[in-house]
Amino acid sequence: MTNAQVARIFAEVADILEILGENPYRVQAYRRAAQIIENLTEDIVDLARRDELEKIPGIGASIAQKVKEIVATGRLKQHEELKAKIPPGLLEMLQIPGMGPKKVLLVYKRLGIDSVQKLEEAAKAGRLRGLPGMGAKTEQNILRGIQLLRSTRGRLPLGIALPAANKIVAELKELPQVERITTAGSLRRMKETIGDIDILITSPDPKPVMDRFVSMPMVKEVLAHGTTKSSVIIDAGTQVDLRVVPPESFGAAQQYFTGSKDHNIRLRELAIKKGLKINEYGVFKADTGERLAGEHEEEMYAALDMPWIPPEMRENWGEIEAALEGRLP
DNA sequence: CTATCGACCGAGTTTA
DNA sequence: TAAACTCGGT
DNA sequence: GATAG
Ligand SMILES: [Mg+2]
Ligand SMILES: [Mg+2]
Repeated sequence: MTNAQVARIFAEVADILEILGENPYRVQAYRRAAQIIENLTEDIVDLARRDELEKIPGIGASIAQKVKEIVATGRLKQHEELKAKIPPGLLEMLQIPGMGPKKVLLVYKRLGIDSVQKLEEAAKAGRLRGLPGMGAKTEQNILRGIQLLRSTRGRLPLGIALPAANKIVAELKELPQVERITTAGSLRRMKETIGDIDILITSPDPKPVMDRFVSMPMVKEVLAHGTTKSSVIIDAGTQVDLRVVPPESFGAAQQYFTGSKDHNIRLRELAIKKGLKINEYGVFKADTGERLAGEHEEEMYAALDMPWIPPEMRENWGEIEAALEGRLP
């Protein structure tokens, strides 16, 4: 039994509980446990044998017990029972971009839709509109989401993603409205594989930048097109996200958009404890709103009394503690 | 034991 | 138009 | 379901 297999079981438990409308915090607990287990450097089977599971933050008595059950039997009774409660098609429907747990549950309960195919038929027939919160636009979006699910690919090796990202950067650089441009996300963190390409631009005039971005020749599909944030799918099914911020927020946006998500949350938690607030526009005093940093990434960390942390280390694997103690390698 | 629950925000849609 | 809701992003 | 207080 591998860590990935155990993680997958808990992730699925989370998905099913969510569709069933369970307590969101319980759902999150399973989801977090799945993520923790997936990222463990140590073998979960060994940890279970040594009875050290509960030492891991986020793993409590209940999940530790379930891990032991999985390790011992290869399955989790709760998981099997939950799977029996809902048609397997609902989990597939959850994979459709734009379909979250609410909509999945809604169409299932009200129309008995329990597969992607049935969902497609219903949307085409216009039977979804009229459901609370769903109109004609939502039907169209669902149909598009289904096509997307069939064409979008998974994570991309860094070696493939880098040249693709550089090509986009080169194209957008031509625009006079573009001041600074850089990659962000897992690409900037130099992960072995990346889930999407994230690009950050500073511009005093974002509209033409966004317009050009969503109309690049390689763009196959426009997922979102706003004034500060847009997302597209390019050639072979890779998602590209673009964020445009004012020049004075470059550092803050770079920090935010580089992540990781966990790293960001830890930083923001820390900020709260210091009476501060962090977002992609800067570091602010929580009470007065006074802006303390934002133009440079280094000053974002400095505002929290930390040295700048290299992107490759920003995974919330202890780098924040290390930075605070001045023990960064 | 029990209240609380990771931080913050943009886009899109529906509803009031 | 604004608020509420859902979804998705780090 | 986990955990801080
Ligand atoms: Mg990304
Ligand atoms: Mg992204």
